[in-house]
Amino acid sequence: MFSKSCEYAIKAVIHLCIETKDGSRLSIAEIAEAIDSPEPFTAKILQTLVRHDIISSAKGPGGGFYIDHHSKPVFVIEIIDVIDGKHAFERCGLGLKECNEKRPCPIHNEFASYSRKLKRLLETKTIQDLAKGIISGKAFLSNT
Amino acid sequence: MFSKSCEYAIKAVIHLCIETKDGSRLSIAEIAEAIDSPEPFTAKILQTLVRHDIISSAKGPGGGFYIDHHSKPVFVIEIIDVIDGKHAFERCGLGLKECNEKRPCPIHNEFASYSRKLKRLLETKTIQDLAKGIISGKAFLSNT
DNA sequence: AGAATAAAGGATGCAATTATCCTTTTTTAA
DNA sequence: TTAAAAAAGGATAATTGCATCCTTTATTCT
Ligand code: FES
Ligand code: FES
Repeated sequence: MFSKSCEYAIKAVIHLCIETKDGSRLSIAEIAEAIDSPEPFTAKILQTLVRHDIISSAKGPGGGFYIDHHSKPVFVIEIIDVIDGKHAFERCGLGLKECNEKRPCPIHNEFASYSRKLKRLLETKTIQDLAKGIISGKAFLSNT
Repeated sequence: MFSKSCEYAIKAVIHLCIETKDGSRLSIAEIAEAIDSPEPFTAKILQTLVRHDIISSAKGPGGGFYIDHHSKPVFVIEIIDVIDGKHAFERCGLGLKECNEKRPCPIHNEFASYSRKLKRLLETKTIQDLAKGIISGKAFLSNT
């Protein structure tokens, strides 16, 4: 469904959303630990998210990553767009070069209906929404 | 969503279903051409499908691949199980080691509901159903 | 029987994704 | 003003999925 990078990205932003509400910062190591991801690889992904203004970072002692809670909420789709690229949802389920109504594959109708709904969901859900599940103890970012 | 192998497999079986209704056979080259896939790679996939009795093959002159139209219809999920493995639908959307209700990720509920529906669809749709779309000219197996 | 045809199978190559390493830059604090 | 902390960035490595090649085996036809 999503690339590994994208999975880590979503989890990282959820974690940051929860842990940096108070203005504190988290290091790469702390984030990687929490979301059970390889540290240097996670670093790359965080860099990308910073470059696209989805999260913020500060260098030096006491620095780290955080999300600015005065700015507007982050829609899950924004992260997907940045990491996996827009068009992630416009691909044919059977791998035709392009998915379109004019020349669709045999599963296009059913398939496109599902992926449209899923996309709609990710366009309306925010990271802040997902964070609630973690805070309430009903959802988790790792399982071992 | 599916692996490339699986996409080729589904398209190949649909094509065979249509073109070998009359008892004729198709060579690897003919199939690869029709579904726009790399020939040797397609050969491997077809071999796997034969080993799992989803399609049949005959060696030697006049030989090739075909599907036996006296046997029962092929559900799309059967191909997915054989190529991508069962459990293809049991993976966590955010990459947790396992997707379960006890310790779900934050998107589990919405996500699992969609993938359950999609799985249900693929469990009930047959290749023969999908072939109808091609025969009626409403759907296609390649687009260039 | 021999030649040609076509799939089966094993070994290998290639490329993208995933992951790691190392150096540089920025910032803080002693 | 030096040392330490921490992210940024560039280069490199490992893994996996995708793809190809080549030899073998089975079948058909002459
Ligand atoms: S053409 Fe295949 S999903 Fe749209
Ligand atoms: S735990 Fe993530 S989808 Fe079920």
